[in-house]
Amino acid sequence: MKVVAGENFADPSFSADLIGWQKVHGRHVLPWQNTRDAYLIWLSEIMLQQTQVSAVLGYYARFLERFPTVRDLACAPVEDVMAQWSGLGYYTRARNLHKCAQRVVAEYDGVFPSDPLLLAELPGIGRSTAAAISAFSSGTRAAIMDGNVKRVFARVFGIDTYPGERKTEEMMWRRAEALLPELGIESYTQGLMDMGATLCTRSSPSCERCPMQPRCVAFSTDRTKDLPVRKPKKASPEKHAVMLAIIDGGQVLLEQRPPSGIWGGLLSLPELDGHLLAEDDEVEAADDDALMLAVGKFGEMESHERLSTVTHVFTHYKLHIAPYRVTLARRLAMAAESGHVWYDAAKIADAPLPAPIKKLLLELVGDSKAAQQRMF
DNA sequence: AAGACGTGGCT
DNA sequence: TAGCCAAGTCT
Repeated sequence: MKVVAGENFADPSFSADLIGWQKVHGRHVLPWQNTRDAYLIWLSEIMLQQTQVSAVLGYYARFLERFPTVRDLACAPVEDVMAQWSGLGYYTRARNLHKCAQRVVAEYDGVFPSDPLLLAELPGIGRSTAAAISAFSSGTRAAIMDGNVKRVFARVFGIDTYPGERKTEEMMWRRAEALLPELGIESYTQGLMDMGATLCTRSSPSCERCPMQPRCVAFSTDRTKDLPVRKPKKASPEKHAVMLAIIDGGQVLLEQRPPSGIWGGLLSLPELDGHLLAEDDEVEAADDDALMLAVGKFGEMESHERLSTVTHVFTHYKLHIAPYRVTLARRLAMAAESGHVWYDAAKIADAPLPAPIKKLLLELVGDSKAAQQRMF
């Protein structure tokens, strides 16, 4: 660890106050707590990366029902893993989760290592996640550094440089290491997260209930609203795509996306190339020739209908989707390795699709089971 | 070493 | 409402 001259971040009372607060006011009944099973803890930590607890709860329960042990996960087809992850976002996490399970089985006989340095060599596990898994599953003294810690530190210590900056983040890591308690790493680590999630929130923090209030620089200088310093914002581009919803015989044609990039490894709708540019929100209508050409790979077009544009907002850009509903007079055979698959419309709800595409398709084909039930 | 990578909730 | 934000990792 880098040592900086004249720097002394140690303060035993910090962890003592935090641990005392956590035991009384922290969270103790989350589904991944009260266990030392590294599989259960690892799964939660991966799902919780950049994702709030409320969004994870349902996925976590369903995932464990389908994959009760790391061996179940390791030997499952990756498509099943993607399907369970569908809607949670950051899909690289799901692919790495699967790879990681296979490595734990192959290299560690199905038992996660307790050393954070070994954990951090596994796919999808970085320095912070390794520390959290290690602390919760084996009581190892290791520091986490997530959004909660950065927010709490920025306020308590009055750090007014952007935490995304390398120097600032390195300094925060040194603080985190220096503040680690000798005993009670589990309560301390959980307390950091609980404080950040329930008290020291981004907007309107509950300073009146905060155990750190007496030492909090942001509170005493009335800067809780300004800390941590916001990321400098830059204009986000807008992109456009024409997508084909080709429907035939109760099935929809889906396309496998490349493993990396947006929606990596998921199924999606085939896209029309060369029609991705437009000045405003509206995508240029694809001309009939281009449509015919694109559909021609899959069959003989019978009819097509332009559906209303769907706009999906990502963190870093905005995507305008112009969907076309297409029906076929005749279906062409496709090679299995073409990356295309005819998917039963009734199974769309369970398919490994991006959230906006799943929504679009469900509205288009309807939830056929529910539709059938309504008939009777 | 900045940028890519999802989605749902909150203000 | 449009923008911001959340238990980060990878390249």
